[in-house]
Amino acid sequence: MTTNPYAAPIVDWYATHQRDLPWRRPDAGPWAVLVSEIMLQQTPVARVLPVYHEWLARWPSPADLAKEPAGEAVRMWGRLGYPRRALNLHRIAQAVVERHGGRVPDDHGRLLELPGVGSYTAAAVASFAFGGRHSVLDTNVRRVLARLVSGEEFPPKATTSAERRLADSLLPDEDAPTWGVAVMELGALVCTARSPRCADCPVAERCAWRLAGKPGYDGPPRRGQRYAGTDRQCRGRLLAVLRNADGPVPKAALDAVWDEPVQRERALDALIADGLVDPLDDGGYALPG
DNA sequence: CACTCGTGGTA
DNA sequence: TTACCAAGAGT
Repeated sequence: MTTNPYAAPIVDWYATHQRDLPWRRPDAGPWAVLVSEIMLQQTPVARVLPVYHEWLARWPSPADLAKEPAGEAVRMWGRLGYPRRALNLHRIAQAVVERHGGRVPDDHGRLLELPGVGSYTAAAVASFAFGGRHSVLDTNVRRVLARLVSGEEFPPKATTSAERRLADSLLPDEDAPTWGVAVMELGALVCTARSPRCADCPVAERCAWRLAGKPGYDGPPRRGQRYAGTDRQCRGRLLAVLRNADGPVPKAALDAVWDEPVQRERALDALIADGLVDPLDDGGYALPG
């Protein structure tokens, strides 16, 4: 028995309103689910879709990717952003081959040991790919629970133990994965950050935030992350040069895309430290081999 | 814990 | 146009 009064209406809503996404289809195995979850970190579905298809067509199993140079993963990643995730997927593939016989582990703790797999992704894979009972606490779920249960427009900046406890308390004994994906989908399609479509919400009558008159967010101002002129933009440009080149490039090709030399060298050193760029003996640079 | 780490779409 | 936002993780 569950004490979650939201489960039935939200799961019913999901049954008729869910998007047809490839990683939710029956033929999507654990590797496909894991690839999708890494790609979806901080990245919209629409931009993930084409890369996801290319990726799995080329590397249908972890072993297929593990055989490749890491640079191939970085190149395939394209402009998805946060390219360390491409490196993480390559390292994950190698770890899965070396430590788990080529199979993505189903255990939450074992998943957490993989690079780039944190609390959310471990729960998502254990739940969606293996049917495990875990709270998937992503930005969508946090926002839905903040409004529906806590009566606040937005959740705290960082996930709190109270949020974790709340999510755990709502986790159904049966079919927890469907509850999790249904709440996520509700947050993605209806209970959105900007202008929630409460008229289409299956639990609007129970929503604490709506019933309270939708009070405005009163927490500390959430800093907007600037991009222009930052090291991140510089890194992005440098790596784009290497992605777009067939092979190694001379240093001059990197110098050409960023004027400020101190920042440029710092960004390049950071890329090398991350393993995203290989400095060559001849002074050139390449994607990692 | 606050900060870093890409990129592009939207209001 | 600026600002916010998008299935987070690592330090």
